[in-house]
Amino acid sequence: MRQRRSVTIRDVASEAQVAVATASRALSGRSEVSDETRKRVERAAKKLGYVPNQSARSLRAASTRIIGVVVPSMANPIYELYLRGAAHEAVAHGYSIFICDAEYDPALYRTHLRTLLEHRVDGVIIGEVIQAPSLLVPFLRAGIPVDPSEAARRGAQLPQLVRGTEAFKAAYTHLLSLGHERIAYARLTRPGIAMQRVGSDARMAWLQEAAAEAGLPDDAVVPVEFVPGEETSDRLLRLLSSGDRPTALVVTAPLLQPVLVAIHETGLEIPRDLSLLMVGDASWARAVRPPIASVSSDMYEEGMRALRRMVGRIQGDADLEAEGAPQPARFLPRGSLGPVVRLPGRVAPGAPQKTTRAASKQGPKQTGKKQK
Amino acid sequence: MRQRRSVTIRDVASEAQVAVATASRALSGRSEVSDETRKRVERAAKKLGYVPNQSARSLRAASTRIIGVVVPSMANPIYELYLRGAAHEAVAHGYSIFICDAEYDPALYRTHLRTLLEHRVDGVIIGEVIQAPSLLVPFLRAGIPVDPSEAARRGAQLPQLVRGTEAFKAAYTHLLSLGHERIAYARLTRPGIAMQRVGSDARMAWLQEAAAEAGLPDDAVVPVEFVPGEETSDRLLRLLSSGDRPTALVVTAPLLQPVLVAIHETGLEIPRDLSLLMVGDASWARAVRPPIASVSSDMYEEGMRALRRMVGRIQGDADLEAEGAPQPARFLPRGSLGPVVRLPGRVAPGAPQKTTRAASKQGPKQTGKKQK
DNA sequence: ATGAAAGCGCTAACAA
DNA sequence: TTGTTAGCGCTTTCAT
Repeated sequence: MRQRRSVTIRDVASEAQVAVATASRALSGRSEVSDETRKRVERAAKKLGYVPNQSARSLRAASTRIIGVVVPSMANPIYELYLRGAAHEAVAHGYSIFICDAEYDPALYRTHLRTLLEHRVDGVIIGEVIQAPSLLVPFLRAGIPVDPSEAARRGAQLPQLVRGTEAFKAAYTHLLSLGHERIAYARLTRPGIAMQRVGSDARMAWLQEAAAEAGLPDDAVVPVEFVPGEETSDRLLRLLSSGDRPTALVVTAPLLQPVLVAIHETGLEIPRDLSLLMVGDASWARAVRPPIASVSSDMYEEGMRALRRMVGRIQGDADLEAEGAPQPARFLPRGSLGPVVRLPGRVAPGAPQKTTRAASKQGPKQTGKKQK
Repeated sequence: MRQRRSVTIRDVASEAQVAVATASRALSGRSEVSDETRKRVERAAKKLGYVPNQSARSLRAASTRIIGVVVPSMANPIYELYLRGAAHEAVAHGYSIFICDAEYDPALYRTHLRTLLEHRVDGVIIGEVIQAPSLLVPFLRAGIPVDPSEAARRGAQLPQLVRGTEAFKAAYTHLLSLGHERIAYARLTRPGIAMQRVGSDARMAWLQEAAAEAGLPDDAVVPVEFVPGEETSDRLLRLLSSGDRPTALVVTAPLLQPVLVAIHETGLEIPRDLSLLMVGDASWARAVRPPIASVSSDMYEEGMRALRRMVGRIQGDADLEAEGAPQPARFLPRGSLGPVVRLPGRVAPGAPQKTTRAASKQGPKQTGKKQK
């Protein structure tokens, strides 16, 4: 049953009574071989159950048809979608992808990049600019393309997964127009090697700017930072149950789940007691009630695009590369955003004034059309 | 900047003024080399930026230290967790994993298995028994272990990801004890090649048995089947809004999201109008309100275990293989299960009798302790 | 159209 | 301890 030595092209050749070179040509179809011979070789290959050895092929061809995709964390719903998109698109182009989960761990990041280098992948997708560009030098030296490219790093538009100033400004303006004057901005702060904070900082800065423009004091925006693994912290619970708790919360996608749990535990109701805006995408964002408003592009789509432009770069196909251009984020207002309910004053239509958990459910039925 | 030809061990050897074999020995550390030489070689390697070529190594060693993991769908929350667990554990053992998403597509399944075969992976994890075992024959012939093994297929315990009769019986008994007399069982029916239906069928059969034992009629359990991609079907909506709609719904994990959306659209409230039980695990199952009861083992953990026992098999380490034994599912009762509210009769404490969506929120505050 | 042979980068056997 | 050499399986000259 088990045969240690596997069937090689040599075996096929001798079975078909031809030279190995002929067998190779017949099977790869890249060269002229007589129909007669081709059939004989194919029959022999099938009979013996021949399966070409990729290691040998790669060694010879100096190309693996593998694209490495390193994500900061597969647990981050953004990257979960991103990976699926990339995986799907890869097959369409005849590539395999090598998925690496860095688990927000700099050491693991290094390990994975090294592995990809040893495997001589044809390209590497890292999604966003990382803080330690020196890790990418070996790839550049070996002529292995990296996405986003080093060139992009110096461009005007910072290569981030969730990008696009307009959408953020629209979302924040909307939030402020609902009367929120105390807004928490919760995000993961990843250690050393990982993503550039500059992107995340910019997204938060825009909120601060918008708040300032609206005449709110400096402390209107409250940054709350979590270290990966610490997401289930009591800090969030304390923030949400404190006297001067925020009336709106902006969370990055990986924090959505722990934040929702914390909100449930404090008994707050969305959006009556707290408005929620997510930065980024999650496959299940529409499965919770009310559906969560977000600023994001479609991350599955972005994964596909990243792969497409990588294939374009590898194959020197500028059109394909252009087809893979990333899309800007959009603001998707949904039921999780609502007006501030002030203690004595006017309240949202239909919402009661009781402070603890209470009866009414404010409008989660109309599924999120822009309600500005 | 870009150098086409990458640095080989030959270059290192000549830089260090030794033979290639010596350089190899010095770098791999598997053989005796003088300290002096080792240092020289290491220095040379670092100076030149040498990175060993895995293709060459694999070709030589007839081992890739890669384990292939093929999942029916990465969109299925069970496998999302499973993959993350496997990916995490792989690193600990010095293996890489090759993740393949079959997207419930038989053709893609074939393609991926073929690719793994060509790459001569050291082992393949497919999670559950597949319907087309003939696809695995090439692996067996090549001596590449597959998990679950062919042997397991013939064993008493069917190798399924969610396994364990007791947990299911406990869950179903609980459900029936809450007074449910019409229970829908919603699941995906995958095309040809994919998972054995036998497991899914058994799990449903247990529900039917339990119903029969409880004296309910044959049609107490309503099977509802979905084809992947059709999840958001109107069928579910019709079922949920019909006059004799079920009072309880059992769903497999990949259907949880579309089912929740459908439930929201019909305005039904969980668990007052409908009890919900999930078969399988999802990372976000606790993020929705009320939290979803489930029958499952920890799928992240199961992914780790699968990888562990595969490494055990590859390395002939029976202890490690035993450590990776799968765990049976457990019943996790949570807030999504509640008693049937009969129209005129007695109702759950605190719940009103209004039929459409209404005010009260029934007990989602105490986060799902066993309420039997 | 086919065959012979070189060589991709590495490791292991054998020699020295 | 170190060097020489063969060969893993494949593709691709170059020759016929």
